[in-house]
Amino acid sequence: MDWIERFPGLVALELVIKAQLVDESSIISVPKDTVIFGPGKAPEHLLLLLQGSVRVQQLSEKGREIVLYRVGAGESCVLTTACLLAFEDYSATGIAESDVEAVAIPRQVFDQLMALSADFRRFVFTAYSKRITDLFLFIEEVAFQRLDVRLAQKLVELAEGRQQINTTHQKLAAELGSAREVVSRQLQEFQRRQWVAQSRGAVVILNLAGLESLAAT
Amino acid sequence: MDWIERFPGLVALELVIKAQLVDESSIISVPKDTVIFGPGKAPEHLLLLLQGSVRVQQLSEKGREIVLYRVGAGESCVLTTACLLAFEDYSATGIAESDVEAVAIPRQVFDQLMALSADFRRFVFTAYSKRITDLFLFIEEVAFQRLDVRLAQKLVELAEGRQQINTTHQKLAAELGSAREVVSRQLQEFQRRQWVAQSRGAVVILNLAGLESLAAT
DNA sequence: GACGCTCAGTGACTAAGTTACTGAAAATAC
DNA sequence: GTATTTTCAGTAACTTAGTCACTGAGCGTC
Repeated sequence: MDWIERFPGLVALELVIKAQLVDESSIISVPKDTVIFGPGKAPEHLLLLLQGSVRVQQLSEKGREIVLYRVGAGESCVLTTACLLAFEDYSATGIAESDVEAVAIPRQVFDQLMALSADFRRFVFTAYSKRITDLFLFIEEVAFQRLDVRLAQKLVELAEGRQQINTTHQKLAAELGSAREVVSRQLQEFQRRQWVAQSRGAVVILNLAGLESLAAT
Repeated sequence: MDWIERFPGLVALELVIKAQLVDESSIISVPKDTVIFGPGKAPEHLLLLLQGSVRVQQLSEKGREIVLYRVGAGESCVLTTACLLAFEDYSATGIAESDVEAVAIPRQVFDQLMALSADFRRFVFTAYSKRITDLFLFIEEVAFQRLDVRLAQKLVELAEGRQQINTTHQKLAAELGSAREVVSRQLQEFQRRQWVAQSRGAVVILNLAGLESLAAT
């Protein structure tokens, strides 16, 4: 019941609505690497993440990929549900990056709540709003930002304060929508500057400040 | 009253809802080049376009710009309204590309209709859905598609069957999120292949099939 | 230890973006 | 109607990014 408290946008809901939300939703566990939605797999539930994170990525025909955004604990996957119901020809995929726990709200309940509660509508539109403005900023990044800056940002982001990032050059390239060779070259340059050390399947951060100063450019 | 018929997603609405929609909205005219929304200018209405088109673009700090999408007649500007209410720190701008006629639905009425009508909700979410999946595809284009292909596509799109496109290299570059010099070079190559002819402020299409075959790549 | 697979490094090349100009055409000012 | 300013396009040299084709290292497993 108290999971509602983890979503700031939901605490203001009327008690009746909260009760309905809790009664008619279920808590699900999704193992790591599960495809939550993707081409030919429309989600039947709106997910509110309690634990773990979901990576949403776009695949091109030529096999290249780019990570569009992530949904973390305390966030909702609003658009993936409400959104993908209408268009089956989308090509984005949502993958559980870790074991995920989430509240699953059936589409029917979602629709009822949208009808009944102005606060719930606000919650949903706020989530949409945030996602879309984030996509706008992401497009700006992809179109205009230098790759060294973007890679530095991504490393800082993925490190989350830890010292080591367990990932491959290929995966980093997919994060940025770039090519593996390009990431390798950039990492070599970072290594030359003693900002990182490399080993197979891992990047160790030696000088966070250096990366951060480049990332801030 | 009959403007509703121009929006396929709205014709199925119950008569009461249609009546409310028509009664409580107004038809507005917006002159060309008006900024409809932008940083510090949140829209107070949901717009349904009857005539003309709205260009939505993103400006970077360094003054570069990229056209995100367009809203044409028969389409709704759903997200710009519903979306931007929550986040004031967005940087996208919506500009009337021509004189625009539109139905303006006040936010309050929008919210009421969302509460009252399942069909209206479907209409709104379909519009969101389309926009977001389009943004996904756009990101894929920007990240992975070659510039000559994208330019050819854009020329075909902007021509709309006409022979001449009145635009500058600078504006074409902004469409693609590229640089003016790059567009100039590509247009020279197209000119060399006798696909286009150039004059100041205009591109004339000589061989549409040529452009289309490159665009299809 | 041999085999296969994933991951990373390299060089040569092409494509795209940047910088710093030049000159032509159009708009406006006088 | 000429002069000035502004906008638009062309160019060369250079840097950054993406592509192609290959090499070899690390690691699991048979």
